[in-house]
Amino acid sequence: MPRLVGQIDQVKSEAILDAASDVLGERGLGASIEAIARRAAVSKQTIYNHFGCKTALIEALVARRVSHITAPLRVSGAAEHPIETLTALAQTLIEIVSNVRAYSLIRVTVQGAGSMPELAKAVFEAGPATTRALIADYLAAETQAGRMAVDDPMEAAEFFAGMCSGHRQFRALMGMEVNADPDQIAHLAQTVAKRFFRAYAP
Amino acid sequence: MPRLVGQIDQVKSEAILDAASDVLGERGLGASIEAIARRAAVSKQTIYNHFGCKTALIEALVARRVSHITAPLRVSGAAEHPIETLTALAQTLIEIVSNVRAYSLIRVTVQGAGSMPELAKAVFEAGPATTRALIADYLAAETQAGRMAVDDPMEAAEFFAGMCSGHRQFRALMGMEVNADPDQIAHLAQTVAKRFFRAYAP
DNA sequence: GGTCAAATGGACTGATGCGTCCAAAAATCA
DNA sequence: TGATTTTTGGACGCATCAGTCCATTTGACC
Repeated sequence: MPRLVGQIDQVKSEAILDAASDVLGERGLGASIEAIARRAAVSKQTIYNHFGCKTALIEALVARRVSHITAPLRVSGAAEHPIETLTALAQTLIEIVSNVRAYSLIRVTVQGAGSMPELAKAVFEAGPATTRALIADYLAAETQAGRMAVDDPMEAAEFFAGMCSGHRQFRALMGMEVNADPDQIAHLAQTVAKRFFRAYAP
Repeated sequence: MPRLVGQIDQVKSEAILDAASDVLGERGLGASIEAIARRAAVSKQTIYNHFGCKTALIEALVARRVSHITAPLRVSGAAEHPIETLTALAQTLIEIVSNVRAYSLIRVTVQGAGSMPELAKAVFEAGPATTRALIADYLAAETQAGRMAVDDPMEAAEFFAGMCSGHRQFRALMGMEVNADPDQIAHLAQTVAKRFFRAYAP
């Protein structure tokens, strides 16, 4: 383990955040700092040395993960037929919503919405809001190019995202099992793309 | 206040549940029994006399509210054009998702998903699952009648519900403001119905 | 007016958990 | 090796809260 003079070990910080992610995911916001410390094989005091308080720890955790949420969501080839691009988009969105790991963190945010509302807003901005804007841009461009006919891109993007998440979001939040079979996700993504395109075809 | 011999006052039970709904909605699952007792203008002991323990209180609360969630959702005239029926359905669904009061309870369920998973499942069954089945039945009937072309009614129903909830569900869960302007809801419901019908027209 | 179930409220237990303190140990650097 | 910083682990204070206990009061019913 390398060490930087006068600085607190970065590697240990990461280990603590990993452990916090796991334990909070399992036990929810009620998980104790001690449990996180045990999981990280670190003393409780060390966590306080690194993060100051529980709220700061959770903020750091969310900030770190939040950038990963929409990272895989990129609009690839604009030259393809819209259905192909939409299928790829839907596939990524459904995978995100089916990712129990990502959602365990969102569940923590929901639990803490009362005590840390700014965190909830940050997650919303980084997640759904960014996603919607990205999809809306794509839809607007396709409409411009005459390949689709979307009058209200933001609204349509929200419909698209809603079709992708369906009940999966609800189930994930409730801690229920979510079907993450790759074949079924792929098939579902195709259907979403097909139906959505039909709803907004020129 | 009427009183029945040998029975615990029903009116007081209702008052307790109302107070619990309010306080839990504001403070989340962490709200204390004492706070609920204060709000209900009742002693803590009375709550225990009525419900036994906190978990039972929350179960009673959810059970009472859950029946209200899908109560307004009825498929009315099958003689109308599908778009009209779909608009009415969408309107009701959007109103439910925009109802902060109803969602404060769902937030409590999310918070308690770890400690009372069967409750989460019950809410899912009573809410989204029932809704989906109801919509799916309608879509199947319309397809049978040749007015729509829905190959997979359950899947389509989930798309429909997803379009209605959009980001509202997420925002409500996060404790963020949700636009509940009746005019905008009505307009949104029409758009959902129009686009959905286009996606599944014969 | 007397009876009895229910309500009250206040004290109490036990558990949990955040955050602090501190002296000893370990790791790092010079 | 010696100086410095971090880590450790355990004890501790403080607060909150679920749930219990109980003596007293209230109020509906006869």
